[in-house]
Amino acid sequence: MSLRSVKPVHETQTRILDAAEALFLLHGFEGASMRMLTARAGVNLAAINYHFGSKDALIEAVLRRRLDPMNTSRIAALDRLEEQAAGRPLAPEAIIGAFVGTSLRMIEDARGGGRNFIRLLGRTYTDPDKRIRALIGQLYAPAMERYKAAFTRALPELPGEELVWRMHFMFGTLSYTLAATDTVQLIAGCKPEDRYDARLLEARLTAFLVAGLMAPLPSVASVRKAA
Amino acid sequence: MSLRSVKPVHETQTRILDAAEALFLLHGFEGASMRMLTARAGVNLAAINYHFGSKDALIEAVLRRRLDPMNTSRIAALDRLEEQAAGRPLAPEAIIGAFVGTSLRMIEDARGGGRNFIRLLGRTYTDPDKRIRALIGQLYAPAMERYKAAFTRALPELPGEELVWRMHFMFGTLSYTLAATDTVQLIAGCKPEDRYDARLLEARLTAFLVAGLMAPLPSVASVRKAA
DNA sequence: GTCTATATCATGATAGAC
DNA sequence: GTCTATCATGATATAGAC
Repeated sequence: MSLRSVKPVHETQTRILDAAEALFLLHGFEGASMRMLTARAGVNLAAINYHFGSKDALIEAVLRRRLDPMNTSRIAALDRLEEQAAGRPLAPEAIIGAFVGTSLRMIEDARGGGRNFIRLLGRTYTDPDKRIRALIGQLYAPAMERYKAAFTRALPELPGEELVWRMHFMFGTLSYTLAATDTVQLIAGCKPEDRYDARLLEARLTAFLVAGLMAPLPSVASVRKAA
Repeated sequence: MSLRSVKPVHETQTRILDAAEALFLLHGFEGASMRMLTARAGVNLAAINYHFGSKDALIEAVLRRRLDPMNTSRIAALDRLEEQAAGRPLAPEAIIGAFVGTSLRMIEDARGGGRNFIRLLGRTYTDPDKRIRALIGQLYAPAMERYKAAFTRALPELPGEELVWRMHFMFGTLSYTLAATDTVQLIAGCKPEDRYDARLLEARLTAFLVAGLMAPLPSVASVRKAA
């Protein structure tokens, strides 16, 4: 029995997924080559095609590995809140907290690669490739519907169209923040030890998002007349 | 005299820049090859190296062509506001409007390629490549300093650290919104003719951002104690 | 399941004719 | 300023030994 056989059955897949997560972020899906990925994973060049079938299938596997559990956990967080509320509508900040908290708990996990994935995800949301967009839309649809319904119950006076836009803005703020938080010079002034303190970031982000969600309605009517 | 000589002197450069703007968005800086770019521009493969020196230099030229005038115009908008105010601090919504308006005027310009560029820019902000980050930071620094100073005067009671984070959030909301607005399924429900109505989007976005900027302070102290 | 070797084609860059 | 031809390298994918 060789030493090799002691490894977990799917260690090669895991090593490839971890390497892909890091390198897709650094170079993009097209820019990261299979040679880069397999070299970083310490596996043979042929291993990607053997285990995943193609580079495209690997991209999908990278996204699904963490997105499926993340969205499941986001929905579960909402389920728990609604159970506690026993029929009453939830507070908007509680809904936002359930969504944001799931993401922020991942970005603290640098060793497990969670931070890499969250940053990769922030870039993937704005990827113009049709296949990527279709996949992301499909993976997010159930969670988005659940959150939209919760917001609608929490803020019945907010017009549906406006809610959809504000969810879009909130989603954007979150994903940009997570994708850019250590790449942008703007926040270079903040204390380095605070930069990955998810608790602190969560408090700041939630305050910002709650205020944006509950902002006074823009005077759309006057804008329409002027146009 | 050939028909060719009637063309503007630098039409080849312009054709390459336009093609690059579109294809860098679709495939990323690494994913778009020089063969793709020159084929789309209808010029020879060697033209990129002749006119720009290298692919990297082309990337920089694509970003500078529109970013330099955009930031100049953002600073000019702030100058005009401060001149009108004659020494009094500006209203936060006026400052936000000056910044956001410049971007939104570009996204209506589909024919001139402005929309492509704005979407490319949204993706570039989160690019992890060090050279790209350094370039973006350098191109934005003057405008950012001016806007930070204006916000500081408008909101003297907001702690500086909090302001920096909120500027980061606002910048993220704007760039994600502009990058993703026609790629994301979330807003598929809105009226198609409204989707690129910059006036309507500006009203919605400004309402969201102003509320976020002026949100009540998060209770950072209690968070710190708990951590 | 992992490896080497290879097939086929694309990549960025350049030299030199026109 | 534009072209063709070419270089060395790297790309995805696969066939077949172990």
